Formats: sequence, structure tokens, C-alpha cells
Amino acid sequence: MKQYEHPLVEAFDLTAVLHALSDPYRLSVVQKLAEAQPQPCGPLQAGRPKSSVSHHFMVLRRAGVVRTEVVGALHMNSLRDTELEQRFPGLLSAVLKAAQSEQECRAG
Amino acid sequence: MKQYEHPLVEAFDLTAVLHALSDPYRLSVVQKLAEAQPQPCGPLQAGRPKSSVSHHFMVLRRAGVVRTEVVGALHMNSLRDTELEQRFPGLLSAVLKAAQSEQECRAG
DNA sequence: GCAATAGTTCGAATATAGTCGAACTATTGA
DNA sequence: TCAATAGTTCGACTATATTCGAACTATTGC
Repeated sequence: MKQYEHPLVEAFDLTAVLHALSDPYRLSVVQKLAEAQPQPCGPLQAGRPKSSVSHHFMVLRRAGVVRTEVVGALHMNSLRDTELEQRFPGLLSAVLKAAQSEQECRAG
Repeated sequence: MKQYEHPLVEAFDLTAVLHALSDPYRLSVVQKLAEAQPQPCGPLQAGRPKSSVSHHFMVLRRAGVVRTEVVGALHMNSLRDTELEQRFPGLLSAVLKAAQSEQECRAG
């Protein structure tokens, strides 16, 4: 039951966080995690091949956006929202609000 | 004195904005514009070749982060901060605060 | 132990981004 | 008109990201 490495809050890099959030699939994952935490990768696959999903989770983890805990056979993902809020106050919530308002705009 | 095209606020794309802000040089440009607006490209070059600077300003413009007005021989750049605030409230200010706090952290 | 499930890793292919010099356009000021 | 300045555009190159299938590891439940 080996666990993942996650960067410390002090080591968060703003451009890495912004880059992690700048991909549509990864942003959708973050939105879904914001609604229900933690979640394994499965329900977040959205039809992609597993290797692609795995890659995107790695990007999110390395940026400090997501924490993954291995629980039995499942890799449970959650947002590092309090840590992000501590390091970059207001950033994640602004992005989540923006993402939601954008979706509502597109919906009409 | 031909002017540039800029996307309408309604056409702003969140992932494009995040991507525009996720590059260290572009983020530094945004920070400098936040301190003094408008500014031509020259003082923001930071030692880069002009073609590279031009490319980054194009990315910022296309995302809606920056507006460029041609004034004589100068291309004056300013942040579209009120428009960004209107479309994605709190986003730009959170990014700017984060960028500044990160710099202060690194400085010690 | 064995099949099924969850997810990673590898490797190769493709796509997107960034970099830079050189040639170009537009404007200014002499 | 001419030289100088500001910035763009082009094209080639490099670097980084993304995608995907296939092989792999770990865990569960039977």
C-alpha cells in the first residue's frame, strides 16, 4: 500500500497550479472533486483511457491541487483546498466560481 | 494606425486565461502592468528578443488579459482588469496576490 | 490461487508552445 | 527624405504536453 508523494504547501508553485487548472479535463476533475470528496479516479474518467487520466492526475498532484490516498485497491482523490487557500487565498474558489459561471453562460 | 482585435468579455475562456497566466514571463508582465498602466512593450522586455515578447503579448491579448492600443509608434498595454473582474470575479486579484506573496516567500 | 478491478508505467506518436534571428511595417523626428 | 525606434511576422528549431495502447503492479473477493 505505497502512498504518493505530495509537495509541501511551502513548495507550491503558482504557475504550476495555474497550468494544472488550465486544462479543460483537469478543470472538470477539480470541479467534480469540489462537489464530492474524496473520489477514486474511475467515476472521473469521462471516457478517457486510463493512461490519460493517470497522467492528468499526476499533473494535479505535482502542482499540489489534488491529494491521492491509496486505500486498498482505490486511489482516493481530494482537493487540497485548505492548503491552497492557505498559500494562495481566494484562488481556488475564484477559479471554481469562474468555471461554474462559465458553464452556466454556455448553457444559456 | 491599425488597432488590434480583442475578444469580447462574453467570449472569455477560463482555461485560456489560466493558461495565459501560467507562464512565468507573462505573469511578470501582468504584475508589472498591475503596478503601472498602460505601458508599451519596451520596458517589459526583460532582456528577451522582441519576437518572443510579441508572442507572449499575443497570448495575453487573445485570452483577454491585456488590451493593446496603438498610439503613434507605441503599443500601449493595459490589463483588462475590470472586464476580467466582471466575468471572473476575484480571479485576477487572487492571482496577483498569490504572485506577490510567492515572491515575498522566495525573497525570505 | 485465480479472475476481476483499479490504476500506473512505458514508449511512441502527435500536438502545442516557446525561442530566436531576420526581414518587414509603421511612426517619429530631424 | 532618411535614419532611428517600436513592434510584428515568418520560418525553423527545440521543448514540453497530450494521447493512447499495451504491459505491468496491487488489491479484492471468491
